Amino acid sequence: MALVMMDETGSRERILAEATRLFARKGFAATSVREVVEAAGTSKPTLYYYFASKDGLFRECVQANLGGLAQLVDLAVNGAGSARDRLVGFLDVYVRGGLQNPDTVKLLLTATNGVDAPCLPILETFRSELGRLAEVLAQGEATGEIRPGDHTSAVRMLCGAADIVLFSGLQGEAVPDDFAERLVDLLYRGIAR
Amino acid sequence: MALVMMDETGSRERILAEATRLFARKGFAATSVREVVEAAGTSKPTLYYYFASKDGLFRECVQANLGGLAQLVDLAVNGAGSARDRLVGFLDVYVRGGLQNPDTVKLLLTATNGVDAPCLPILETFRSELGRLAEVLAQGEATGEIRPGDHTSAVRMLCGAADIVLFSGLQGEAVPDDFAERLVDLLYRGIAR
Amino acid sequence: MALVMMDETGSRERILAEATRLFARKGFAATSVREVVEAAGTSKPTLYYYFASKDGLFRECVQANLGGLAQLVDLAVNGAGSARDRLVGFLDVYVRGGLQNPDTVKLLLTATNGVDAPCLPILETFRSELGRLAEVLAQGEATGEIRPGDHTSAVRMLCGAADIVLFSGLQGEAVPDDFAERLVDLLYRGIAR
Amino acid sequence: MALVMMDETGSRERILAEATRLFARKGFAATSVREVVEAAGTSKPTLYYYFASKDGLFRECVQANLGGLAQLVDLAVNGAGSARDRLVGFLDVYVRGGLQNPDTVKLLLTATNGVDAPCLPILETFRSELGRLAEVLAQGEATGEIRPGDHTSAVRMLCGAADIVLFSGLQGEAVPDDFAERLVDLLYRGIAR
DNA sequence: CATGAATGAGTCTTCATTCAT
DNA sequence: TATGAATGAAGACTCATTCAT
Repeated sequence: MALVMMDETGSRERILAEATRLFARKGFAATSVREVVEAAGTSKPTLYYYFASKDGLFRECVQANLGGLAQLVDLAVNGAGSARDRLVGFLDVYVRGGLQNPDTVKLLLTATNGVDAPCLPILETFRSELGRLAEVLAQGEATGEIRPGDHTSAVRMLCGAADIVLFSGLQGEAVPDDFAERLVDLLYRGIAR
Repeated sequence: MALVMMDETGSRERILAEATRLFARKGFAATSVREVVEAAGTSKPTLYYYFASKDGLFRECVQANLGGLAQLVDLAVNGAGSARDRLVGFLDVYVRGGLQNPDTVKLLLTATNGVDAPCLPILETFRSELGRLAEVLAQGEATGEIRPGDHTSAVRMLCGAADIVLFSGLQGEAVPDDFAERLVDLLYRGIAR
Repeated sequence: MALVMMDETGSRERILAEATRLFARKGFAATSVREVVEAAGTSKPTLYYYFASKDGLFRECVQANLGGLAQLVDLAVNGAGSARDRLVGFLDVYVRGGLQNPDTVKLLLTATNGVDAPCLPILETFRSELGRLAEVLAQGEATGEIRPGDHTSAVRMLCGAADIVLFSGLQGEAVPDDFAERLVDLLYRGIAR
Repeated sequence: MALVMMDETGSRERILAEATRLFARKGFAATSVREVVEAAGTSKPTLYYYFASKDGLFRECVQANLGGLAQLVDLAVNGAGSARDRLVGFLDVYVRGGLQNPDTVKLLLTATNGVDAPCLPILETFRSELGRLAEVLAQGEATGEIRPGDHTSAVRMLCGAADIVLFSGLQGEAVPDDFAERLVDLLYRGIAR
């Protein structure tokens, strides 16, 4: 009542953290609320005090892990420097951020697929955020750095490749330091002789 | 009567078909064997007569839907024509085949993620099959069609973009007739002015 | 209301009581948890709230019915009076106690056989407890009441006969008031002319 | 049709043998007909061709293992020699025969308890057979070898002790060569100084 | 004699959720 | 806030048994 509660060790926070971890690793349907409360060291009624239902808990987990992408895209769209540099920077942070937060990645992947898990309008959010990268290309076109063309397809190639790099990295494959530069370079120069 | 039974409406086949459909749409954990047998018009003991367990059923579903990719890649690697044409052909069949078999796509996606669903060595198969497309680029390099470079990254850009096109298509977005040509063209020419 | 709950009609107690009764009469494997909870007027989740599994429930039933024997043997070993009187007293209480608690007898018999029912280290406990009766004979030998000899075999004859009397009694056969005296008398005097 | 079938490897015989083994080791309720037919290398319809039901199969198993006791008692009652020698001989064969056929012992024990397993009138048969040993004592009384007395109790002491020796032996405890002589000697002479 | 295929009812166990305290 | 206790429904899986061949 008196102070803002920022207690990271509160029951609610522990539940959210453990739920995120479990939903990410086992999926939504395969994770039971019993597992969650045991991992969080609480009881079921406490969980239901803070969250309306298992579905609601999942939604909040997703929401809490959805913050980073928009900022990342903003940075690329509004940042300084050439389009090329900003694309490289975006890919680099996107992939390395994902590698450092594997649970977030898996959770959002699960939520995006919509095959397991309650249906959320995450995919649209996700797609449209990534789609905004086309603005970077448009800016590059405006400055003469990039020739006119199908920016949407270009963004898809970059992001699709980045996803593959990210998932491979999560599976243990090494991610070269300059992977982002190489991808963007390839996109810029093309492969034709 | 006494001949080989090719009855596609046998219990086993119906179970496999309905299980594939349900696993694809709801995920592994969220699909109950009761749902499967009710959809297949059989009983649980019959399911367990043909399949060792729910896990085993899932595995067989995946196996049965895994056939196409290898052939597709073979066609691209061993086919006639320029590297460019073969890449375009591959992407076209890959995406349009996926659009016509949404359940297969979702099932394999689920199996590949491994977050829901029993852990299968599908991802490696999948990745290595797609990786073989690099051979097409190598052939193009040999014929002078393509300049030397990082073929693996190029393949990832193509396949990553194709996946995005495919999933967007499955979500209802229109897939242009010439999407494959445009993607490959972009990859060949690059976006740099 | 706020005091210590000694409610013998609590769910846990009712489950234990009914489980003991059913396990004793039908055996472990032939008794279903559904039967137990229906007899106890509860639900299956409640049973699993208090007991880890059907096995665990059985174990607790056995444990709860295992109390009496040790005290009985203690009484015989440490009691006052001649060895003969103490043997007679033991046999009498052993058999009549069993006749008044048929479920306990059958449950422990089942647990002891180990053919049905989860394997418990009850048999050893049981055997070694009864074996302690040899001390009574040794005391009798020390006082000159009993001649030196094979006390273990003597105990086995007494207990074996008592078991037969007990099971016959449970089957409906009458148990004479002086059966214990007669058995011990026979053991003391022998049958030889 | 032509010859008497004594084929010990026929399906029926294999089923009986494996069923006896399994019923003896796991109990009636805990043994499934699937286990039986798999152990016997047959199929369920074959089992039901030969036996009316699981109950019937159990009954036949018991019947097939019930042969020896009557003959054993006959031998003791009608045999030559002193009562003492015949009692010793009976106990010896009873226990050693049991030690060599542990499955038979456990099966009959299960059937006798009637707690698991369908209810059979085996116990009465068993008891009355053993009860006939009292005749041996009566003969001994007639020849002056044994003094008049409670022969039934004497028989119970012998058989009860023998059962304990037998079960201890099945549990791994050594059975001395002269256990029978010692038991009978104890019964004859008594333990009193 | 033997079998592949099938089943209704049942097994043990756990689910997400809620109540009184 | 938090909890011990409770529940209806459902989970995966197996039971004894049977039928057409």
